[in-house]
Amino acid sequence: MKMLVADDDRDLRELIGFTLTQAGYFVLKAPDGLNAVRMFESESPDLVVLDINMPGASGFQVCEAIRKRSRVPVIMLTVRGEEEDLVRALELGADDYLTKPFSPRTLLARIKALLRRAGMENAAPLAAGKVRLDIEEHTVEIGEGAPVRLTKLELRLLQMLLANAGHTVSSDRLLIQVWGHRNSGDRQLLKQLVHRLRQKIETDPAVPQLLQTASGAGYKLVVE
Amino acid sequence: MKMLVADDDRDLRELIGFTLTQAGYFVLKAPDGLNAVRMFESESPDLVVLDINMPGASGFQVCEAIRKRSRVPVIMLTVRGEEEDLVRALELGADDYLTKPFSPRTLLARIKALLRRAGMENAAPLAAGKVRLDIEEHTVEIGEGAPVRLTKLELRLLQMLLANAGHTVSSDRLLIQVWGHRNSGDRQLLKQLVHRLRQKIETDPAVPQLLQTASGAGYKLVVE
DNA sequence: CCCTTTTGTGACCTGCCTGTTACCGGCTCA
DNA sequence: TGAGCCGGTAACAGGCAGGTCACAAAAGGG
Repeated sequence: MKMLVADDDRDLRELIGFTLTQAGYFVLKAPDGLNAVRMFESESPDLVVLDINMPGASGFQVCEAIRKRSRVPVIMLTVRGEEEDLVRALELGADDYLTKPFSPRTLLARIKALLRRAGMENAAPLAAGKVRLDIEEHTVEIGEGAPVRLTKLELRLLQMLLANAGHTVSSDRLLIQVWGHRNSGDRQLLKQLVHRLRQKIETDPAVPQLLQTASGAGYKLVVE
Repeated sequence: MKMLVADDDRDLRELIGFTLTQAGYFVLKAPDGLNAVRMFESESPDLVVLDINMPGASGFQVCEAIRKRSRVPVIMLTVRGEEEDLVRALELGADDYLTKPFSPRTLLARIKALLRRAGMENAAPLAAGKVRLDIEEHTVEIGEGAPVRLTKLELRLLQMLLANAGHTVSSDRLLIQVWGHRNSGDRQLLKQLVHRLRQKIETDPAVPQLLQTASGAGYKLVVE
């Protein structure tokens, strides 16, 4: 799930970015309105968090531009007491708003509510910790590393593990998720796929840090 | 987690199957009541989704048959407006119902709620006193100690003792629970397993504090 | 159509799990 | 006192699960 955060306040942008990343979303950041519009067009995120007071193009203009081509959920950030801003934002098609200051928890709750309304909350999170998955591109980025291309099966395996990041997923479940229904005796496929994925994402594939084996149980993705 | 879906409507069956599979469950499908009962007996699933209108044996009959031997969660599917069907289903021991048509999302939500009620989603670690068992990770933590990895059999033994924490569990019951049905003369296996488990969880395996012997009766887990 | 990439299959190695045998010590009871 | 039972411990062998390699089959792209 890709989200665009547009705010000229660097600290606030990073805070929101951090919060969303931790929650498992892939985050795009824009420092002003123009970049926000540009990024929206090139990346087509699934949700937009938009500050109203921005240089370049105000949140209103950005919202308007977005609404011209998409019904993507938009949350606007306002300062307390600017009632007319609120009204205008909602008129322009924003789905929700938050008055600054707000807690990260509140933001998350609002976002989840919006996604639920839009029927999008079933999509598996695309990121956790230092692992960021781009499903359309079939790539992962680990930390600051360059994107690595994944095959269809590798992508599905990683997606599955990512959706349960930090928890062990049993081999049976993985087999079912990745290959559909399959003779559960066929562990060899999973062994191979894990091996191949490790070659791509581990710094030392012989000593896996990310994709760890839970002997007798399954595999898990370790994120901190 | 195994789930049985019984519905004569092929499309609906596949849709439900797909939804549940995507959600990470193992799905068994039955096209009619008779097969549903047969499959239930041979596979003993953890949850059953049951259409009321089915050839072979109606959902009512299937539900009745299931309830004769199990308290497994059952969700029944009805068509809107058939109030008496609903009443009858709940009387027969169904745990929840859905009126067609319904969204996959709704089905999933209901299923998760049911599993939660039945205490079957083992997300929360099973614990008693200072012993905390993580079933999906195959680990225990004793007090503040580091997690200890357990083998399949050790896990099952400890799970069994933990479920009866503070009470003695007979050797025969342990044998049956851990190994399935087995020649009850085979005490040596249990002796060995207890010994191996003690090596892992006792501070002084020679003087067991946690996993104590009830001579002539069985074993018990001591928690305060 | 050919070449590359991806996916599936068999084989081998390793270490750990598990079942088995053996032996020890304590207790009970004839 | 010695046989019989029970529980604990040690040692070992077979088997299974997981990791790796090599190669074949299938899919995909030009």
